[in-house]
Amino acid sequence: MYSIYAQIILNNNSKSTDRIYTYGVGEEFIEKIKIGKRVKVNFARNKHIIDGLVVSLSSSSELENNKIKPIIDVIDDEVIIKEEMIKLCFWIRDRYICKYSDAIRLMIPAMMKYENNFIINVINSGFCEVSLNKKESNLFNILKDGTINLSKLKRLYKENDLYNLLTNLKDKNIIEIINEDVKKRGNYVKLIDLKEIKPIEEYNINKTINQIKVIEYLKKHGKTNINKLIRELNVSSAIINNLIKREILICDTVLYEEDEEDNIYIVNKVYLNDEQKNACNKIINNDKNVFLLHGVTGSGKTEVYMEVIEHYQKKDKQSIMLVPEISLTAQTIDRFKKRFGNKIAVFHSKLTKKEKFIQWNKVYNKEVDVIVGARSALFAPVRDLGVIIIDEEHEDSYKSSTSPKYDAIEVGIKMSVLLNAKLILGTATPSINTYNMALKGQIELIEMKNRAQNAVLPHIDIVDMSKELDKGNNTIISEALYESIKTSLNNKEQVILFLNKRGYSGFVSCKKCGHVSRCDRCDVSMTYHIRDNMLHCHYCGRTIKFMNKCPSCGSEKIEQFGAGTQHVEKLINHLFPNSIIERMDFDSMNNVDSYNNIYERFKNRKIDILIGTQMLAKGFDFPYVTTVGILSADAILNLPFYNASEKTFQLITQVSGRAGRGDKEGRVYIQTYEPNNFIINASKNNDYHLFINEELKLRKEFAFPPFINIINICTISKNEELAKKVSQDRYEELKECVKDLVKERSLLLYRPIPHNIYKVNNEYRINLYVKCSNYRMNDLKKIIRKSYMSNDIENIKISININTDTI
DNA sequence: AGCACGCCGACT
DNA sequence: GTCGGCGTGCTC
Repeated sequence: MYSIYAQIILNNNSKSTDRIYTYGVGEEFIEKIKIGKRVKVNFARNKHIIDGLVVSLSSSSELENNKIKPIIDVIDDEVIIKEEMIKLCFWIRDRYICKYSDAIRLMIPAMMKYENNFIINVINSGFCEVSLNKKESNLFNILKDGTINLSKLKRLYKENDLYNLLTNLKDKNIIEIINEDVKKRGNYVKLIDLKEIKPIEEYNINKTINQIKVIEYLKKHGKTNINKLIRELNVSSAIINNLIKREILICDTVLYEEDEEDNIYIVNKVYLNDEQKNACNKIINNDKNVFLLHGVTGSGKTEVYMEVIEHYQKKDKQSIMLVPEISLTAQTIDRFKKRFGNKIAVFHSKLTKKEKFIQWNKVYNKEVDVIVGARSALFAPVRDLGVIIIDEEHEDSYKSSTSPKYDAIEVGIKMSVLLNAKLILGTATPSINTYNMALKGQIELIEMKNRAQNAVLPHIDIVDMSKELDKGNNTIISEALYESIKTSLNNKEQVILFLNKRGYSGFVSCKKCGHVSRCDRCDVSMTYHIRDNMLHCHYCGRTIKFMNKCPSCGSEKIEQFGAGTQHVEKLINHLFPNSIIERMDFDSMNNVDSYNNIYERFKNRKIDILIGTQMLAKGFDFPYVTTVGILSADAILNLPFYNASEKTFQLITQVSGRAGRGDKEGRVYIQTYEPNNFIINASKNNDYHLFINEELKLRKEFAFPPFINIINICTISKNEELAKKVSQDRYEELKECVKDLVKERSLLLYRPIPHNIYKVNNEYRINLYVKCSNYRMNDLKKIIRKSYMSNDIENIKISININTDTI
């Protein structure tokens, strides 16, 4: 019998242990145990020691007492995940059909992984009284060289009885296992200083150039971070270590400190116009928690964000600012630094584990008021949350592509309820989902209709590319666009050309009349498969025979779509040999520096023509851009995804917003084979309401979100036959379980079909789509969890996606 | 990952 | 009636 029981989620990766376990809390831990701390426990009949997270505490348990084991230790001194965030984990598990541990992992930095923090010391290498068996002495031979941490030991000793043996050795008093103070780890930094200051001649060294450099620097600047010293003086750490050894320098290891240059604090407050002021007041004073800030490009949304953040900063609350990964550049961060000084923490995917941990700690210790980052910054350990801002909320990067495949907007909404915080979703082109919530009154709509600096919207032209073909122009640059580029270059102005690289998707279009085959059940374009010479629907699996003639006009000019950026670059080089051309896409952008480099050069007008993908649509605010070309609007429009129209509208609007930001009028050319297409025309006229009404009608008619849920279950394996077998077996099983739901027409189950890109990284992927009414989602989720999430299958990965089809 | 348990077939 | 081989599912 225990007086307190702890409900625990184990930190392992197995589907079969994805449940809540109960452990007894011994008297010695009653003070220390808290919800949201991690504990160390025995598991599987004492075969393993693992850590787990306490998710609730109780004074009784329904389990038989002999089944309940005691916890071994409480790892954390302080709560690391607060109770509301544990509730959020439960919600995430349920909403995205993942494991508890998947959800919890989002909130704990990788650096804090418990096992990394164990260190093992030999305390009695004589062990005269005790005897070791063969395995124990094998392990001891690895350990006897001194201190080692557990993760390193795991690499050296791969047998799975490691935990057993360690426990044995510990019981025999040969080793000790110490848990390093987790929160302090990784936070230490070495400060270097001179032991005594005296003229350079008096130092008893060879006085190499580098040694003198270091000494002179320290004389001038005093105590300096070792990393900074190495960086600024371009010396190796050996030089410094050598000087330490000779007792000329001293080394202090202290808790991490800010570099002083991070402490610049410039108040850069702008006065808000009436529209901006109204938006702020509404957000702060309205009873609702969630707001859609729909403001045209250039309406000054960022100023509104900052004002609201500052309001909560004064109330001693922290705020989270999410931006798309791609715009998380030095420019964005600078803007926030200028307003909030060193009171910001930055999270992005380029940070190392250690750097992430440092940022995590800054938030945890309340050293910062503003957290800026990509979607994962949502899970920063905020103490008292004021507002979450999701900028450019329509961006795909808010939907996670790794499990759990959460949508930062949905999670943000849930957090705003759990933590009673505000959430602002800002964009010029709201996603269908978000706008629909505003229409239904679930979230509050705020509109900003004017550009802050009174700049005019650009002139937009739709260019019919089939007419170009008639004129004998076979290239991807139309005559009109060519002329405009020439004019811009003559006036020493700049040009941006957009190309959707992912247009290489296998849809087939007629170059004469623009006809594209679409699935009449799903209203998405069908993709061509060379294997069977058929057109396939990506959702329902329907196939039709591919004809070499256009079914609409009979022309034989029917072909697969897609031209890469490299191809375009070559063509542009040929057409405008005297201009400076740069390409910016994921191939040429392997790091943040190359992005910043091109950004700077373009800003300083060292580049005339910039060619690239969507990544150019963000944060490129340059007054000298007067020509913008969307080379093939069809490439996005006809992607085989139900949200292709939405993405096209957003892209055209965002891209057009790049032109004419200064006092010069901008010209935008949208090249297409379907000049009468509704979406293209709606975006040309900047008519969001027309577009959304039409799109909502179609979504309803063809049963797509937000009217219905679309669940994608992907079976992945390196073994093709296995992938086929498992996906088919599970499909049959699922079919049996949902037959009642199908009968009552609240569910549609499609057959498993190969993923559009069937083989990636040597893995074969087979998709299964299910459409389900909101009303029956809970039943369906239970069934899916049982079939796909209760046991691991060897060599099979299962990936589940809820309403997150992305382009 | 490994162990208990239970189902079923073979054999005393 | 009993032994054991193998597959399934649980581990607090």
